[in-house]
Order: sequence, then C-alpha cells, then structure tokens
Amino acid sequence: MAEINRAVKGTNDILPADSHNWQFVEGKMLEVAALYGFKEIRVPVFEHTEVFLRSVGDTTDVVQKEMYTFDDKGGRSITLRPELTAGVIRSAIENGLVNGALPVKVCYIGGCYRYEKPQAGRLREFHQFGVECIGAASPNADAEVIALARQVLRSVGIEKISLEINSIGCPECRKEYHKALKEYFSANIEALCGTCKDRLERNPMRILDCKSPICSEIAAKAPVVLDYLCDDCREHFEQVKAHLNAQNIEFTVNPHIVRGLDYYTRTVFEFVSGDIGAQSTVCGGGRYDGLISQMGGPKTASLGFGMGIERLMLVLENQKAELPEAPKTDLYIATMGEKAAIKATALCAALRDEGYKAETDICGRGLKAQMKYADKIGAKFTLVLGDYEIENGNGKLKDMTEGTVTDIKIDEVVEELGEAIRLQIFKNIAEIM
RNA sequence: GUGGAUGUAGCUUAGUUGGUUAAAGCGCCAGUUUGUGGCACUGGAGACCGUGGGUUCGAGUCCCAUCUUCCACCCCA
Repeated sequence: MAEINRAVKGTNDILPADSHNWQFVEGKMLEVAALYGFKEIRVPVFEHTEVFLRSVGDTTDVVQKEMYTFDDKGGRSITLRPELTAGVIRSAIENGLVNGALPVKVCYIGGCYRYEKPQAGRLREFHQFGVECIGAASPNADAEVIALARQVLRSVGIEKISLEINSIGCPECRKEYHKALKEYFSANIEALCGTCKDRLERNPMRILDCKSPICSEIAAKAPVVLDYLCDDCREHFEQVKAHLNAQNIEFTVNPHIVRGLDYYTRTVFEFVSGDIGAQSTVCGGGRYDGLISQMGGPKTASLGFGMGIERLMLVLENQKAELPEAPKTDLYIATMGEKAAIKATALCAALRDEGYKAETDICGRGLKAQMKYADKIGAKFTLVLGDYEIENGNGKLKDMTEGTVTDIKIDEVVEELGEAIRLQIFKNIAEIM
C-alpha cells in the first residue's frame, strides 16, 4: 500500500466500533479521580526539550534514545511529550499552582510519544491516564494515590491485577545503597551479562531487574534497598504500608522494582498484569519529592502515577471483561418518496431535540435496503413513512427486537417512541427478575 | 538498536514441482411485482498477490533488498 494510506509505524487508529470502549474507560478514570478530589488538567502535546531533559533525566533511555525531538521554524528545540508528569509540573510552576492551596490534585488523559520498536503493549503513540498530587508529603498521600489507581482499575472491570511496591529512598540513603551495590556487583563482575556490566557504572539498581538467569541469581543475594533506608524513609515506608493495610489493599513488597525515570524518590509502585505479554506494567508511579525544585519551583513534596490506556484495554480484552454496549439508534425512519423524506427530516429534528437518537435514509435507497440498514445498526425501532402515512397521519412503529408492530400517530412520534422505549425497559427488567 | 516470525480483495484464507484472464467464504452494493430487517436465491463491485530489484521464454510461487505487522530483548505505560 502506498504511504498515503498507511498509518505511521507504531500508531493505531481507534475505530468507530471501539471508540465507545475508550469513552467508557476514560469516563471512569475522570469519575474516580473526582472522588478523590482530582481535577483534569490539559497541557500541550509538545514542550521545550529542556523540560524533559531536566525532569525525566538526561541519562535515561527515554531521553537518550526515544524522544521525538525537532527544531521548530523559530529555532526552538521542541519535543513531543514522552510522558505527562514533566509538562504538568512545568504548568503547575508556571501558573503558580504550587504557590496556591496545597495539595494541588490534578489528573490527565493524553497521548505520549516514544520512538521505540513496537510490540505487544508498546506503541510509538500511546495514551496515558495519570494523576499528580503536588505538595503532599505525608505517607497517606502515597496510599491515597495508590488507592485511586486501584479503584480505576476495578471500576472498569479489572479484578485480577497485582500491586507491587518498594521504596528507593531519598538521595541521602540512596548514596549509601549505590555504594554497597557497586561493591557487591564489582565482586561478581565477570559473571554479569554485557548490559549489566554497563549498568554497573550508570545505574547499578537496574541490574536488580535484569532477566538474565545468571544476573538475577546474583541479584537475588545483592544488598536490599530497604536495609539502607534512613530513619525518615523507613518510617515513611512503614506508614505507607499501614495506610494500605487500613484500606485492605493487597500488595507485595518487591525490592527489585526500580523505576526508569530519574525523578522518583522513596515510594515507587506498579500494577502488573500477567495477561498481556512481556510489557506487563499497566500502571507505574511513585513519589518525586525533588522534582519541583529541580525544575525551578519551590521545594514541594509530590507524587503521581501514569497508566497506559492501551495496556489496560489489552487486559480487559484478555480477561474478557464485560464492557457496556455501544449506544444504539432509538428510531430509524425509512422513507418512500420525496414528501416522506422531508417529513422524516422534520420528525428526526423533533426527536433529536428531545434527546432521542434518530436516523433516516440519506443515501436514497429502497425500502428493503433501508430496513436492512436499520437492522445492521441495531436500531431499536423503525417507522416506515410513505404516501399513506403522510395522508392520514397514522403509521406503524416496529420493535426490531420483537418484530412486533404498534399503530401510532405520526405527529406524536416523540411521545409514542418515549412510551415504547419505557415499555421495552420494563420488559427487560421483568425478564432479568 | 538486536534477534525471530509474517505479508494474496474490507476480514479469514486457497493457490499443485514456477505455466494463459488469481479463487472461495464472510462482509459490502443491487435485485427476487416501491410497503417492512434477520432466512434463502441471483447478480455486481472490490486485489498492481506489501514495495523495489534480480533469475527465467514465463514469478503470487525461486533469490536479494526494503517496508509493515506480530513476538522477544533493551526500556517503559
């Protein structure tokens, strides 16, 4: 196929047959976030490249090899956002939110862009839902944010998913830990895989979640972060766990989860699914107490998470979760002849004013074809309009699931349809009971 | 960036050891006395066989390159 009708590698279309699922999921996300007092924030898809260098970290893979960066016509270096936290924090500082009432609770839904090789659950354009809780230092903030993520997952129908948490400490205790790790791995350097040898200098914590069997065997006996936490960090982590337990949120402490973005401190967590292939993290987040000052704002303890919507969709699909059906047309008006077409236009307008989904033929097709179409789109009712109905004002309303027909007055179609739909709903309820 | 698999109508596929005008099912459109969808029947549209080279008298079938999609590594949501 020619390039003109092919989507860019790693991008996906959300087609009309699926869009209602996205609307459902996104609706739940905003709804649940609102329960915790989080309001939506919308920030640009691109930022000055510097925003991401400073926040995500210029030694991370995301920055080093995955960013869509270009110069605009004014000579600015621009980058399509690889994640949303950086832009949201930039906005919070720029607009003075961090100087207002704290905590600032915001959430977002939007596209992110990373130049990676696509595979299951990984795209070059993907969508994230996330929250940022700015100016909340207490451990119950951590638990609240985790609870929010969990409630979102449950509200869309995901029960089977596990929560893993860890603390990677503050810059103070991490320094000690890094030293201990380097010593430990240096002693075993010959056995490590190639990438891990590199990681030893750059970021020794990454060796902990290496999947090579030899490395992970060595890593299993490595010093554990939790043993190196300073008193404050340890106490914070204990409190986070206590607040999670208080809400009956199950979790496992996994000392090997290490987030790949530089800004994380103390609490980090992931929601992981075994149902979607190798890219199993559906939601990842944590605390970033140093980020805001690092970006030129006041020192403000904060945290948040990002949730991959495509991955969440995969989980729903693979766990065969039940999603609401797409909304169907209430009434399809099949017409025969010019006069009927004009009448149908008027009736549809009246129905739509009252909030009913009404459609009529706009292709100039025959009656049979129109009925077929009404069937295909799942119309609840149909009404045939021809010379006869126009002349004496009476018509037959057909219930498409039952096949039954009732006489109605054309000019009272709004009331008649409303009544018919109510009857249908009662009947469905009666059947369920 | 590395490795493996893949590519024939909108979808799912068939296509013999290379041999004329590339098949089928589903879907789409139209008909089976302009008055009622689901069933059946009939007909129709729709494919430069992913793309570009090469081998050959001849390539959807063989070779090379390239791209896409899928899976894994790396990394992340």
